[in-house]
Amino acid sequence: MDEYNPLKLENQICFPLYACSKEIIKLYKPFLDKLDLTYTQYITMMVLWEYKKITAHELGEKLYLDSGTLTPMLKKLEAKGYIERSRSKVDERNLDIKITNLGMDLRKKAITVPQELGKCIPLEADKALELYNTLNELLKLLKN
Amino acid sequence: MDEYNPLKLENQICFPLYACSKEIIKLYKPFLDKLDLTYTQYITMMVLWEYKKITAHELGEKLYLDSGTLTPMLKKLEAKGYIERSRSKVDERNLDIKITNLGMDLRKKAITVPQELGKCIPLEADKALELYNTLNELLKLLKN
DNA sequence: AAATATTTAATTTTATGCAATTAAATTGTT
DNA sequence: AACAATTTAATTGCATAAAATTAAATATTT
Repeated sequence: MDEYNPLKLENQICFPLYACSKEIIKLYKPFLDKLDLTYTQYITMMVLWEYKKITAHELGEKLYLDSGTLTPMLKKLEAKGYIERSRSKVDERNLDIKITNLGMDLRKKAITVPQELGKCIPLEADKALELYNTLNELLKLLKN
Repeated sequence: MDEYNPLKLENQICFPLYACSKEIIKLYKPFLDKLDLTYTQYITMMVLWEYKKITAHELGEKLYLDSGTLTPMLKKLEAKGYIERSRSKVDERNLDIKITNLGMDLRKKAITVPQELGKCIPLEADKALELYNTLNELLKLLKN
């Protein structure tokens, strides 16, 4: 019998995480194309649909992204007219991100995306919930 | 009581998948830096440590990567001396990727990585196994 | 055999994603 | 107040990542 090989791709836990993440983001593409959003722009808009106004710093914490990714992406969202970027009057180091009316309108067009994507994910409801819980637990623990 | 909001970031299943994937890849960094490998290069070497020789096409299928990512990355691994790239004599469309002795030597230095990383992932063994199984199942289903 | 279709790696374009550095603003300390 | 330390967005450099296109090789069809 072969010895256990820790360096086999199929024995890794990170690899299916990495691959599933990429494959599911690909599933979003046809739906997000209709909204002219990338996946990263979509999750950014998701935060803004909820909070309306937030600093770039807080946005980065929620999305696990740093300014190197956020700065150019937020400029693109501003160019599309979905957000406004402005220095905070309280503390000029902070960049306030505010959703526009056009940005809020986009939410109506996006409302069906989660359900449509759900149909593309071939997991039983209980398995999906279990996965959801485990990943959120893991994510919380990784933050510390 | 608030209505269920399908467009809240915290109600998505893809987001924690995406975020966990990135955070865990970051955990690899200090260990992979010692080997002068990126995460993508590491999983590529993992396939080659097992198969020794494989076509670029098969490698792409195993890693869920296409030639736009593979071509430049494989050239970097060749420049480091870990692999050799050559056209297949059977079918010149195919690019054969073969591990070098230096590439095989690297495996010895990498052997401790999975265990060291395992220590950084704060999940109980049974939870980790369950996650591993669910993700692999999902990945298999997404392939179809 | 010639023409067509398919397969595959490479290239191009666009968009992340992160580490490291920079520069400006603010806070803390003397 | 002056100086140092900290915080934050922006920039830079490097490495993916995917979609679309290209070009070469092979397979298929007529």
